[in-house]
Amino acid sequence: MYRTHTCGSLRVENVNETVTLAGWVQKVRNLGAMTFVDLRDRYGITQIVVEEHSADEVKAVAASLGREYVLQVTGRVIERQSKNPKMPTGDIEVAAESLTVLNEAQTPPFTIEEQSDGGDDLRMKYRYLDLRRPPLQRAMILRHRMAQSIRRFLDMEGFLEIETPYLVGSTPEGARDFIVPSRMNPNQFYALPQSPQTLKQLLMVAGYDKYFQIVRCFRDEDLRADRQPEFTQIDCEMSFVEQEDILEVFERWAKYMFKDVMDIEFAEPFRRMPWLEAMEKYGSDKPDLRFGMEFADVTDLAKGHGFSVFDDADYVTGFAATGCASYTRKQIDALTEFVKRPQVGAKGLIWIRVEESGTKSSVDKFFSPDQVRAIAERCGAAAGDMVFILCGPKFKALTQLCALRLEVAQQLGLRDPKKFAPLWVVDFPMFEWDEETQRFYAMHHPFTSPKPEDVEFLESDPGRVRANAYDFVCNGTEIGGGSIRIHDAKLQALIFKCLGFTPEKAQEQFGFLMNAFKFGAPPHGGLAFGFDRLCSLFGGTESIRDYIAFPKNNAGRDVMLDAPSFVDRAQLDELCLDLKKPE
RNA sequence: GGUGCGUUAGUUCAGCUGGUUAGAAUACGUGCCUGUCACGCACGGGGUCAGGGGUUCGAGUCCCCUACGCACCGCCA
Repeated sequence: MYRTHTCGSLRVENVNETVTLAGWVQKVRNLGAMTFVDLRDRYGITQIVVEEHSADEVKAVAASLGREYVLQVTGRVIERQSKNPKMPTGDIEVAAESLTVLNEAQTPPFTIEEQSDGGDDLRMKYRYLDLRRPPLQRAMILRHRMAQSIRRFLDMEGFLEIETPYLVGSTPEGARDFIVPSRMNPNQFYALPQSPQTLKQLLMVAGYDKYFQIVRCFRDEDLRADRQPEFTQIDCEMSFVEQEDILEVFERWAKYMFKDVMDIEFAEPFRRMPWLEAMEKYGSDKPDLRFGMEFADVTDLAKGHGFSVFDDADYVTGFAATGCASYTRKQIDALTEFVKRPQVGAKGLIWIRVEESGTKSSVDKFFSPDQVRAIAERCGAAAGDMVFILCGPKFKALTQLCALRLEVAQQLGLRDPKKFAPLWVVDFPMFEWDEETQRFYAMHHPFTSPKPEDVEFLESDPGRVRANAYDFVCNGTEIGGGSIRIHDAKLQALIFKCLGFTPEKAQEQFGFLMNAFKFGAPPHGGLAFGFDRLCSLFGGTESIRDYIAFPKNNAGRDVMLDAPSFVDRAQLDELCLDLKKPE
């Protein structure tokens, strides 16, 4: 038997027991006649002590130890003379009676402690060493507990976990696919699923009316801190439901998760916010509601006073930055630079300082004090606040102001990772106009149903059609989203037409789904949550990489495995690829 | 496809206005040390300054290119 206890389990109650522990040597402190060894496993750290009167063999092994040696210790648990209140095992230590080196270790390239000295890149290359560190272990444990919590809840609700294939057909709509050549079908390719969307809809046709899956999805797009080419979705679908049924189940689910994993209770229902309201009040379809600073439309108050920047703009909007009246010229200039960065793209920033004594603004030349005060009041400003205003094409000005609102909140420390502000964003537009290709795209996906009352505008005015689509948003992050699907083949055909598909093209790409719908498709809908993002939300860090055991770097590489890589000619030859003949 | 920042000891970084032998901390090695837990003290080894080109009497430092890393924009139905 390698061990009787773990390195986190011994307490004062175990004093005088003879125990055997196994773990990694985190640190050796040799004081001359006595040596302390910190022995670590994923449960904790236990101090081993080797004293002057210990056997010579034990002292010899202790003297030979290096960091990360794998060590087995047998000894008696004793109460420490000088306790360490910082450690759960700090009241005891194990007096070594025998020490066995189970394996030696090279000196690791970075310290394997709570706080490592290694950079991101190096730690990624030796991910298996980084994963030994407590912060990473806590992240993996959190992810595990969340996965168990999800399964427990959905099982109680009667959902079935059903696996769908990873080798599926490619669909050019949406994100770029990862493609996989088929050896047995020369010049043909599988694609890895971007999501099991169509498959879960087929499961609804098949009668499995409550489905879920914690499933890997693949998208060949550029990476970000919160985007990996392979990521995990909590994918769910239900039959015989309306939007309200789905929001009800998954609001209970979210509350269950918050309670079960974080011990946080939400007594009130989650806020529901129509998409247009989210855009107009926060400039985003994923508003951060941990703090206020809502936007106000001041177009009518701003135009017609001879200030050409406002007069030439379609839309003028602003918000009151709480308590920022004391901002110096330098701070305002820095924020002006912030909104002028190419990533934000505003031309300039208008400000109104609101104080007890009155207002001062960057547009005092054009507006009377009363007019300035009216704008500030519309933005909800009180004495001590600073109003920031941007203008331009409506949604452009709104999204730029959103970047500023988040930046100001960041500076004010309002984006507290321990605080959670969940909400549902509802009533998304059905379509999104793309300037580049001059056509409408499905904002969600082409299987999303339109609001019944908007169906009449599908052909005449697609831009005003709203969808039965909804997102679950928390702290400015889109955590999940879904929709009520189309289950009627005729309506589906009409939507494809609106999206510019010819009937032939639609049949070619999605014929399997449309055909299935002819055999008795129930009304259905569902949603999917980004599991990695949910983990990072609960864990309180920005990057989802912290919650993935073996993530990819910015360039989509696994620097530990050194993948992707070139393959042998022989391996390629077996695929019988003829790249000159793609059709 | 684009923007910004970065690349110096095993590691994390400093290195100013171009100027003698490139430093610190930590890690590592050796020795001393009986209550450490960021142990302490002493000594020691350790550098293709990412790679290439250019400017210059002289480049870690200035310029250009390339590679790599991170963040972001585009993209992600």
